[in-house]
Amino acid sequence: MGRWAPDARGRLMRSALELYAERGFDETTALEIAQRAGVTERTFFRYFSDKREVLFEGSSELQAFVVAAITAAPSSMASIGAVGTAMESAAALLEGNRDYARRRAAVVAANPSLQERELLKLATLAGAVADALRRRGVPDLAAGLAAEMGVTVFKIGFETWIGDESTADFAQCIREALDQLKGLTAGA
Amino acid sequence: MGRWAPDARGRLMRSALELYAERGFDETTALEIAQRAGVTERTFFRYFSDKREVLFEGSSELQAFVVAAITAAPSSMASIGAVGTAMESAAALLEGNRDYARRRAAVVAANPSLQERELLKLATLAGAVADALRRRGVPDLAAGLAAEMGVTVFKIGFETWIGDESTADFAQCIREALDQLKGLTAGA
DNA sequence: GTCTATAGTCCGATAGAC
DNA sequence: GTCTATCGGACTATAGAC
Repeated sequence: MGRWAPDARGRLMRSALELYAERGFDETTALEIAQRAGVTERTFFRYFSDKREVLFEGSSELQAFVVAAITAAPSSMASIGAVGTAMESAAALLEGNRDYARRRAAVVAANPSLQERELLKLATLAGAVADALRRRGVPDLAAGLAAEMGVTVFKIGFETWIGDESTADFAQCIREALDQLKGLTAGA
Repeated sequence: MGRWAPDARGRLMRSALELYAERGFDETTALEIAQRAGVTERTFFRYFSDKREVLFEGSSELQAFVVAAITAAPSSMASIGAVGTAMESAAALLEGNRDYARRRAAVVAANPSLQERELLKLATLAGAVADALRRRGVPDLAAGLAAEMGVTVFKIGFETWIGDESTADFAQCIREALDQLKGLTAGA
């Protein structure tokens, strides 16, 4: 064992989520998070660029996974199909963590500045998805729209998945949202 | 004439946009905006809750307008139609201000924290649209999805509208985006 | 690891409008 | 007198600079 306890990053993430849940995001200082994790405030800001970012660990990995799934989809597959299956397969990454997802979602829902950060992450994901579609030859406007639809079914599927009544798995929730969306645009 | 020059709010908004464009959002202090507008820093924060909010004046009026348009739509009209026409009519509010919209969009595009705020405003709009649809009897999930689609065509239509090549008006850009979206979900 | 700028809050004071 | 808009200064925490 080294001079410092291992996994400072993980301890900071857990401490932050606990404190944000216990007393609220605004009422928690970076110093308090650091102390609970057994490091200095300065170390907190070495790992995370700001107080919000500590709740968004792993979002870039999720994005890379989605982009890879789209790139790997058969070129015969339409953009909406490629996006839908990519979102479903990404859902598998979170499947075992519904309780954590719920706790985290409650914290984010309680604070507008955390919602802002979450929305920026989703918008960044949409941008990356649109770029991946363009590399498949999908025209600009269609790529942007298909990407936004994909993120929408991911987001709304997520809300269904963590909803109290829901027993379905995350991928099923996404499929259901996409089917509903197709029905809405097809009708009339 | 009273003790103070009138329209402190308007002067603050104009000063802020100018300074953000000239030297960037992060490099502009609230004190500088206030001084250019001829008031104190304290007065800036009385009008606007933070440095970002000064760029989002009128967003609640836009939202109220969209909600009213949906509520006023004939009850026979499908949700996607009601949302589409509401977004088109809201576009008329901005139609005469394309140059201002471009300048403002350039400032927002240059700073992630301004993008975050813009995304939150759009998400709030989507929430209000979804509620308006539920009041029309649209089921929960469908209301959420239709609202997200409406905001997506508004957002992507806006990008087309302020794009360099574009000569179409805003409402046309929205209609085009919605038609494309319908085509994407219908195919296959 | 220390130092600093600045965002944003709080409290009270002041001056005019009514 | 009340109400409203501005000002002034002290204060904390974030986040970046050194």
